[in-house]
Amino acid sequence: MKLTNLQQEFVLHFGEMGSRWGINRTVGQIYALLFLSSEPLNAEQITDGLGVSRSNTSMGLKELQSWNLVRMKHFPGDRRDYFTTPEDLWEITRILIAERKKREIDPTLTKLRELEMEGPKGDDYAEARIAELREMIELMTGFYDDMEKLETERLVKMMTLGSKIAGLIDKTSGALSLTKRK
Amino acid sequence: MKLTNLQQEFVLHFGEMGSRWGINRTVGQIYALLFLSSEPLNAEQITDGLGVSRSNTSMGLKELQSWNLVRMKHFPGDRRDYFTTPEDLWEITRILIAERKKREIDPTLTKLRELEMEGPKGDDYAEARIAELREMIELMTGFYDDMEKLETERLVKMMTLGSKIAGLIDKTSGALSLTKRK
DNA sequence: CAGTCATTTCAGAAATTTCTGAAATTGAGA
DNA sequence: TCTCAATTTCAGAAATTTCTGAAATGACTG
Repeated sequence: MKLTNLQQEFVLHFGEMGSRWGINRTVGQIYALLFLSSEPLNAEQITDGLGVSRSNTSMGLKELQSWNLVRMKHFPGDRRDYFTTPEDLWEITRILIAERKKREIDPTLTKLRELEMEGPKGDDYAEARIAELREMIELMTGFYDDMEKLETERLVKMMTLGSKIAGLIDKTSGALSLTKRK
Repeated sequence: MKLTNLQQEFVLHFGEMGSRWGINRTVGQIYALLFLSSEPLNAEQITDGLGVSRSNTSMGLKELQSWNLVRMKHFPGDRRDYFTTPEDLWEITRILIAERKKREIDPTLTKLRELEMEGPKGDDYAEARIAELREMIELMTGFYDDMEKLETERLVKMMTLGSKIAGLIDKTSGALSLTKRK
């Protein structure tokens, strides 16, 4: 599998960005390659397309599967596993956000609740700050859960509206208690 | 500086989460400690609160400053630097999102535009996928830019409305072209 | 079952990141 | 200018993560 120039550059970029995105170089590269391939690829093709070891490819694919970011396919008369990324970019985005939330936010939310459950310990400032942080995370993840439920079409419309939404919001009456606290 | 039990647990959690958040343990711990402290702390206090080396604290603070996540303060007659996190959680959140966007998204957007500038190379599928990805990122960052401009009060109101926004959106007429493509 | 192909596992090698202690730098006050 | 406290820098040590090659596992086929 000789990569085109375009593929090559894209793949290398994703490899470099990997560390900032919390994945390793190989995982980033595998994902990039699959993303640009119209046909599903097997581990062999990925391995020599990227020039990494077969075992590294195997581990990378396993990681991508744990992120739900690739789909496995099979062809009749061929017992190798083939992989693709979902066709729909919105689906990919939803998965990415959901998985990052699960790994980066949920454990902390759980921890904050635990700390609060242990009850007041006399450190008023810290306790207040923790409660405040938990509330903020709950507000944001609650909003995310709501957006998650919207069909893509409405989501796109909302994003396109952008700041015009501010006007719509003002026309609605509702509690604003979260901003003001004594 | 002996940490309270609550501080200790919170600090250790942020240290552990650090790697998932793209920062190292010490940076996570320093931030956590400052977040829970009502008073600004100097490097000395942080160092012995966390039990790390003085130089590690120095590098951690430098990193937090590069993220704009801490403020430096001074007291009359004391030439040591004191640090705090911004009081307002919304401000912290805005900074965090802005910085992550800058590090994790902007470089890729730039790269995608570069690849497109180089013009068609004959790999139709890859070219289409790259264009699609760029459009998606532009839509989302554009929306983010709009939200960024909203005052906190309106943002909270919007988040509280949540899925009720869907109804408001439907009442607005507007192009929906982005979802359907041939 | 034996043989073959595909994939996974895993111990250790290689690479990278984090952390430390010592030395260098900075800058305020004498 | 000199002194000294505070901070930063940096080379190498320590820890962690990534990657490889070899062996193990699984699973279809004749």
